[in-house]
Amino acid sequence: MLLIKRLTSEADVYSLVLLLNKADAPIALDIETTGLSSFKDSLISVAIACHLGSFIIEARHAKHLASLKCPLILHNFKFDYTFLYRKGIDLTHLDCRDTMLMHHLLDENQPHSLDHCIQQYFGDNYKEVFWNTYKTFEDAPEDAQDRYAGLDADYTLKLYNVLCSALKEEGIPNALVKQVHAFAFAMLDTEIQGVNLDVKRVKELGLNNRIRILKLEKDMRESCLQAIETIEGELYARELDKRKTDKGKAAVRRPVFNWGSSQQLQDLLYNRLGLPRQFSILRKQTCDDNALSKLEGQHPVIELLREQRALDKVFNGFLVAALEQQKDGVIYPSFNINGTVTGRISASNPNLQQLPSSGGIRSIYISRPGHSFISADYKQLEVTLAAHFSMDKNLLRVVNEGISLHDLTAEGVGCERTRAKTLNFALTYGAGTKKVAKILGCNLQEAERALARYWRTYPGLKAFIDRCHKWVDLGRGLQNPFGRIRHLHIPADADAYEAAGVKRQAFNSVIQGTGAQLTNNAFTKMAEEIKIKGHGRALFPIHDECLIEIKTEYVDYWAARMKEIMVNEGHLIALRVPLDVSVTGGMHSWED
DNA sequence: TAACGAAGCGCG
DNA sequence: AAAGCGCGCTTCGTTA
Repeated sequence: MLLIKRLTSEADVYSLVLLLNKADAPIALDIETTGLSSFKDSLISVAIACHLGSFIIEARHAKHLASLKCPLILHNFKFDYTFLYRKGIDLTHLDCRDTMLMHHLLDENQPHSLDHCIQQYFGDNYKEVFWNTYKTFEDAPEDAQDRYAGLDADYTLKLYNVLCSALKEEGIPNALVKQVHAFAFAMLDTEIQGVNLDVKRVKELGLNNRIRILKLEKDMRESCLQAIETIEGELYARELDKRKTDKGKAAVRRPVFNWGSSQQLQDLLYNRLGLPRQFSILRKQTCDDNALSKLEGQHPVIELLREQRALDKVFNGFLVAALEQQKDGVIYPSFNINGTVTGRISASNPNLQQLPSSGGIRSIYISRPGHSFISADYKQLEVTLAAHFSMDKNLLRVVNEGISLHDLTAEGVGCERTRAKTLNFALTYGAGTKKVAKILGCNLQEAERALARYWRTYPGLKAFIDRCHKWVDLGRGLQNPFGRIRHLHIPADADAYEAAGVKRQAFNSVIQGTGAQLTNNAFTKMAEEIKIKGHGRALFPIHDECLIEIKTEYVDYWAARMKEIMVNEGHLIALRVPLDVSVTGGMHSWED
């Protein structure tokens, strides 16, 4: 039976910390809060699990935990560290191991919540029972709260031991485990400090944007007024039909045509205006931008609509969102270290990785006074890695001699450069004959022949992709040079389509996963070095790019140093081809 | 009213 | 019958 004890006096908490420091054995720490927001919600308690059992520390005494010196184990430590930091309890100098990160390294396909991990390894469902009984944590009586928190911490500690041996057994290198943790620590800094937002500029851009959108919508309406009014009339009639009473009918407002509704838009374009119907690959009728591009010139509304859509996305997705999420001119994004199956990170609230790279939106993010942004990205990283893995003769020429991949493909296949470019992306992601036919604008037979010419140009690449497929068939997963494994297997009951889908992921996972780890490791080194030198800070990576914020007098130094660090990552995994990096620097806003 | 999937689109 | 990898966010429209 697990001992769970609530410490009610400051002296008890203090003695516990002394005791734990003296023992210097790993302990698990888990916080309970009223919610997930470290700004809005408050701390309820902190549970600590050690060899003696679990101890519950009340929020009012939690500050003593900052003097802990023993190794810590947490499940999703970024959450606990950030939350405690905002409550004035700074643990960020304390190293730790994270059972969520470890679990992800073990199996990227599983969910990684503590709940799921406990179910998987210990089969205890106390969490489910708890949440079925109480709606919020505070609803539970104190002893139920303590039992829940105590078990969470205790299981985290047990989980750590289980995961340690599992990682060893699976052949996940300890170096990779360390790299992932160090990277998470670097991202924690950015999450805590945030990135400065130019609120004035957001408002300016937003206003201009809004004015243009309103003008566009007015013109759009006028360009097909009759059809729109017909649709509105029918929508109105349908709404009236739904209401039974006269009073209900009277309350119905005449609907206004909604340009954002794909249903209404399809009705307008294809039924009322009689434009040629466009279909997606899945043979569904669509009016996405690709479809609209085909209709360009056939009706004046198309051109306006495409612009309106783009502006609307920027307005709602990036400007309004930024204003809502900023606090005193600072944006606090979240980074999910195990948000992907390949080893890339994902970002949210906001997703800084999906900010439009053109159109000036990135300029809303600004450097701190006296600092500048520097961005460094790997030049054609995926092609370089494909050359390394496949040792394909032509890919090696591209990487070593600086010959253009797209030119080479255009020559080998016999098509225009722009199509060759699309082809290169498509084929490394596993596109089939149909997609190739679409790209080249030809029939299936011709696509087949073009495909043959493509693989004749890059025979080594073809052989490597085939090898990836073979690894999938063997069912052992694909391990990249850092030791991260992508577990892919074709289910026994899979049909040909499903099987092909799994195989498509294989090659891409190796390339994408290696590229991400390369970038993240380089980023971590920058972050640590910049911090030690007091030159500023590293902000975040974007898949194959690193963004840092540096005191302006060190911009030249860091522009060169970033490149050194990033290129050197290739040597550390014995890459057989050189990495190349391009640096853009010295901007006071994030815009290149 | 909330929860959810689909469509559409931004990034690498 | 389908046929391009990995993400997150907003809006719409349907369902519980």
